[in-house]
Amino acid sequence: MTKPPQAGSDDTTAERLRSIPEASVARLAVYLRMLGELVEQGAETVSSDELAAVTGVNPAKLRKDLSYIGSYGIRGVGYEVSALQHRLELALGLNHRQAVALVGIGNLGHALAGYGGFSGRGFPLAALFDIDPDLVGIHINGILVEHVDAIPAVCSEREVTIGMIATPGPAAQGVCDLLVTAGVRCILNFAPVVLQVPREVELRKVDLAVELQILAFHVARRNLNGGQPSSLNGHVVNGSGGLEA
Amino acid sequence: MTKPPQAGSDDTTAERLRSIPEASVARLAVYLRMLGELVEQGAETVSSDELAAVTGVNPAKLRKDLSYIGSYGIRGVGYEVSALQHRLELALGLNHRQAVALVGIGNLGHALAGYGGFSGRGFPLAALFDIDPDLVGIHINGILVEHVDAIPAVCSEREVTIGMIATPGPAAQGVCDLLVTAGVRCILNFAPVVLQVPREVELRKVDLAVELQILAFHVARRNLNGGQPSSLNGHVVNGSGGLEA
DNA sequence: GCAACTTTGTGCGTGCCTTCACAAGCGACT
DNA sequence: AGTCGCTTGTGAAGGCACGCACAAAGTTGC
Repeated sequence: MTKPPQAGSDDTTAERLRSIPEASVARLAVYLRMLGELVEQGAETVSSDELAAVTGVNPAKLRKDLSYIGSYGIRGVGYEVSALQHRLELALGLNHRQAVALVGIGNLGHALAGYGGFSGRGFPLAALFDIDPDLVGIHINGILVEHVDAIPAVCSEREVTIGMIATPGPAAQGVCDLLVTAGVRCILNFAPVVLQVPREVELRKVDLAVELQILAFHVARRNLNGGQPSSLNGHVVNGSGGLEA
Repeated sequence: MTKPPQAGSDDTTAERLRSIPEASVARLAVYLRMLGELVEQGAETVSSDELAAVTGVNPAKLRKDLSYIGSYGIRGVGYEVSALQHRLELALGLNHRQAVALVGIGNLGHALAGYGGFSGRGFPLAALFDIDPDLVGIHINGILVEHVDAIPAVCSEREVTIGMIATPGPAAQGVCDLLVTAGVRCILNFAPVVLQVPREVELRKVDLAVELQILAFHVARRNLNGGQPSSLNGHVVNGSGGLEA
């Protein structure tokens, strides 16, 4: 299977990609980052147990996740770090860069625009937008902030594939519609509203206020238990992927 | 609350809280926010179908979620908005405010510190920390930035219950240990590393780079399908809770 | 070349979450 | 009061994900 007697790696990829569970995709991204660190540390191979330990995942689950992308592990040895890294990048669609547009240069938008990790990970920020005249025209990290009205023209011209919305809630739906009009088919929404999109658009949402409330719930639960860690405390749950400051 | 193990009317809350599925808790927070908007719009009652529509959730799932907190719906009518809102706040532990400490005033940390939605939702920022001498001593949103070394003293003094880590990856574990030492039992981690915590500490992770990679995966999947939305496209997935810019 | 050890890949049981479908309950209207 | 229409709450079924445990496969040592 792994030794390519044929160059069939392509249809294999296509077939498998369809059937990867959503939960596994999220973890694959985490494995990929850890592999990057392992490469820097000069590791050549890594076992599922080792990689599972540093990513905080069950080893069997990790192996199953990797099996979805047709993994290239060597029994008795482990995985070749750089090969696995390359394989993961391919599976996650990082082989060709995705241009990203960010709308809403407020508090959070500014932080996102200044975040260096995007372009470093294959997601170059191709455009920034805001509606505030004081912001339009300035540069952040060398990128010009343009007016929201320019979204359709600019996005289709620069072949933006991913849009991030960091506007206040009320403005989000309008911005979303503009992005969809511009041909953007994947949107990451930080505004605290539920957006309506056509079926062909993929939408993900990140809501920090909700994240805090989930934590607050656990504080409350713990207090009800009398502060005593009952059998099931100490959970570690991850919502999604990391951002460096 | 040092309730006896069996305290008649109150044990309903305590018993049910324990058994709420994690997935439901996340949605309860979303319902709560939408209820807030409905209150502003002057709505007095809302049906499960209506609330499900605006939150993008299956109506039956919504009703089951509400049933976990012992809901007070009226058959044939719906839910009384303000009563349900109050009930949700109680269930999510928002009846008494949780002091929050934020460590790492970089790009993202600055955005988080400037976000007004936290204190407005029962999570006042009680302390800011950084290790950079240029940042220590300044004020953000009227809150003093203190040195990381002061974490144990300040956090226990101000009864911080929730910690947010927005430092660069390498610094996160050290900061995390300090927070735990200070008695913080709930931590929201934005740094792209897997933190180790004692069992009694609740840890959640938000990783924006992973979020983007999940979107990129779907772009890749779509391209493999020839750009044609196969039967299962158009997913709407939410990672977690929103943040206004 | 053989045996012992290591690690992958996966079949399978278990439990959680989602969704359907319907009975029970409540209000409105006559 | 009785009936009709609407909405909640939940039993049950299906699907998904997790994790154990083991066979297959490769490596190391003799």
